[in-house]
Amino acid sequence: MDGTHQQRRRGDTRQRIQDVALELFAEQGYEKTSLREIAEHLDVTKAALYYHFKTKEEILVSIFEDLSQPIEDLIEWGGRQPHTLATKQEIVRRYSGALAGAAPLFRFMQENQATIRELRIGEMFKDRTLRLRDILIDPDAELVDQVRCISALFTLHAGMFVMQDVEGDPEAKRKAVLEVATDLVTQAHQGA
Amino acid sequence: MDGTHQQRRRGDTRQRIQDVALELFAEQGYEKTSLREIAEHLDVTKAALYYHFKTKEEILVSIFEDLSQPIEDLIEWGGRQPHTLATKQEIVRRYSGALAGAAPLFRFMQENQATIRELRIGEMFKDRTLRLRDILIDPDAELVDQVRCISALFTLHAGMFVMQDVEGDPEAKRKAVLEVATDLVTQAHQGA
Amino acid sequence: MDGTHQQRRRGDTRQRIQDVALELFAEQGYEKTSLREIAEHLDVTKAALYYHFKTKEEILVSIFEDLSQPIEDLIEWGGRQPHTLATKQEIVRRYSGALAGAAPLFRFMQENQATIRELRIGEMFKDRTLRLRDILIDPDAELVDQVRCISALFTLHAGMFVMQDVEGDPEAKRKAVLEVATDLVTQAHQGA
Amino acid sequence: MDGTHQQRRRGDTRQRIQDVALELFAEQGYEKTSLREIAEHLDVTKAALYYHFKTKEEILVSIFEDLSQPIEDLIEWGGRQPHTLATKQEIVRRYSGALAGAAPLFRFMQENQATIRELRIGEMFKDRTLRLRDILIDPDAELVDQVRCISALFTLHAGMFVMQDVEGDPEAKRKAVLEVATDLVTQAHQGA
DNA sequence: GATGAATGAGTGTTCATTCAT
DNA sequence: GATGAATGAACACTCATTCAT
Repeated sequence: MDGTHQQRRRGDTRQRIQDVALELFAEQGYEKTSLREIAEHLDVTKAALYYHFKTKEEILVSIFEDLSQPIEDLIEWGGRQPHTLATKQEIVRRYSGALAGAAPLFRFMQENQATIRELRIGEMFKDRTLRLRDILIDPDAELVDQVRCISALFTLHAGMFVMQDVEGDPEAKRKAVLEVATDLVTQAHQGA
Repeated sequence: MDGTHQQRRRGDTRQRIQDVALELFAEQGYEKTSLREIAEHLDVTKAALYYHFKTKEEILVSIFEDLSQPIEDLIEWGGRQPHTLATKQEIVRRYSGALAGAAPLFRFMQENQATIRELRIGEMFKDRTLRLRDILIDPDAELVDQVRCISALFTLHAGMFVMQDVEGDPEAKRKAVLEVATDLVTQAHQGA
Repeated sequence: MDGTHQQRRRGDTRQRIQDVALELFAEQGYEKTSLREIAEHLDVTKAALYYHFKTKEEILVSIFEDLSQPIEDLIEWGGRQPHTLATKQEIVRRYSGALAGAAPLFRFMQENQATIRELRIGEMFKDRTLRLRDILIDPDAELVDQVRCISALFTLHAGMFVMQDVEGDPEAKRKAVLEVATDLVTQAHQGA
Repeated sequence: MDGTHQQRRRGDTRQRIQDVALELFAEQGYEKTSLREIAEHLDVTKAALYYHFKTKEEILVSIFEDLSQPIEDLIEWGGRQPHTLATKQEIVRRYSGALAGAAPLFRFMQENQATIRELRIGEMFKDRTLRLRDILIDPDAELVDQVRCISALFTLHAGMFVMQDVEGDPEAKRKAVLEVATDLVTQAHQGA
């Protein structure tokens, strides 16, 4: 007389909203996903969403905050390490894992840059990216080497999504992407 | 009694629409740019836009077609060449130039991927990117080398925009980006 | 371990709702004040309001009933007196005091006439005002004298609020308002 | 084959919106009148309203500006006259006429004070009222006489609406109201 | 070559209210 | 004596698009 669909779901609506929203945001983009659509997928009314979140943007912010915490942690950790090659390689390695762990979010971020720029998470994301860059890049290095680091970052970010239509086992692809990124960072470090 | 601002502009409204639209699309994104806004910037009515273009999407398509013709040409040319390293390097070199020549468009494309995917130019762009990839990538190459080529492409695409907040002369930066991309393609070619 | 803010407040929530509601109604108007706002000011949930009052309107009605009882009493008293000038003057005098004693409520009533007209208290208030008028006005008097009485009433009502941006001691202003109202009623009585 | 309802109405939509809006605003209040309601009365869509006015508030502002121009003119005229009793009496006389000429607007203003205070016309109206007061009131006069002038103003404003449920010919009532207001101003002037 | 006027479908958001707990 | 979760109806407003002139 218990454990029904309805009952089990009580209390987890907030989480379900985030799940569905991220799915739809990643699939269709932020602007093209309406709150009506999210609500319908969850079989609740639009107003229910507003019980759990103050605005549409806040849904996105909450998803971002929840899912990108590991990356925040990683950057903080990286900031406290010496700027050696080994550290940089380790950062890249861990970053690759962190990105894979929140793939839908990062796919969304990459494909909705124009939108995100105007949103609160735009600042947060930009800030994070810059801190990450400052760890990897030596400001006195040659321009080419700076580009190599940026390229490494981009390769990691974009890798997953673009590789989707390349044949092959996902984990193998991730490894390959990681290798290229590591190479780039290593070359950049030695370049100078 | 002629040659005034008004008079000189007669006949070039279509072009002016494209210019303003691209500027706004690149700045704010496609969805967040309304036809009202475009019209106001041009000091004409929304209805005037519809004299020149059938839909909002068509404005974008026309911009894309006009500005990306050099790239279309490049890919066609590349397709007819032997798949040697020299060819690949030349492609990368020319591609870098072509991207720089239509920077606002490509910035727009990169920042509005989610939107573009649903639009006609999504197909066009994807198709082009795949043809370009097929020229650079040897399907029998190791996965890592395939990633290197993709990374080269991405470095070219993203390079310009991300590099904006790195200090240094724009042309120098473009050269650096080109060098990294060329390196990647070269390594990929030799890898096998 | 007792007598804390929390503890002392137990049991007086109903009263606190009325206080906060009146304050907000008077400040922002009835329609622009939402139950969410009232609840937040009290640090309870909206649902709590519904434990104490059946509807938003009932909150207002209860405030009106509680605060305007002295006026109800006055009018009843007035109805039982002979319609002499002395009675009229006494009514005006007492009315002035009664209004001052529930100033926020009457400020609210005056500034939200359109809203109130559709509410239950609209009828109550109108009814009261008419009974009051019938005591002051001789139906056979000249039109001008009737107007004088109505004007006296209005002067009393509006006096307090409009006088706010006139310099001077509040009690002095009330006295002045009362004097003018008394004059008007007196002139009206003698006019015929 | 012309002069139909549809045809004759083309071009006067803006005016019709103002008319219907004022009617509904005066009847039900500003907040309780929705744009849907206004649109339905006119047999157009809500969006059509937005072709003619930028916001709901702007509809109200435009009505206010159009209808209260005579009063603005009157106040300006009054500001240029010497502050004699005769001037004051003339102002009162003209003001009475001006109010009667835009009765629905002023009924609306009086019954929606709380709402108006937050709107742009709140400032405009308050500003006007103060300038009018400054013409009628001698700042060195006794407090009672100042009240008399304010009372005169209020009598004029409120007179019309409250008098609605007094029997008698409207013009006769207006005359009576005017007489009482003039008396008040005259007494105030001689008081000092 | 362009405008004035309008539409239909949609958006995000807010509200008073309900009810099981 | 109060909350957590939700609803249904409404709201002001915006959009791409149309079409007669």
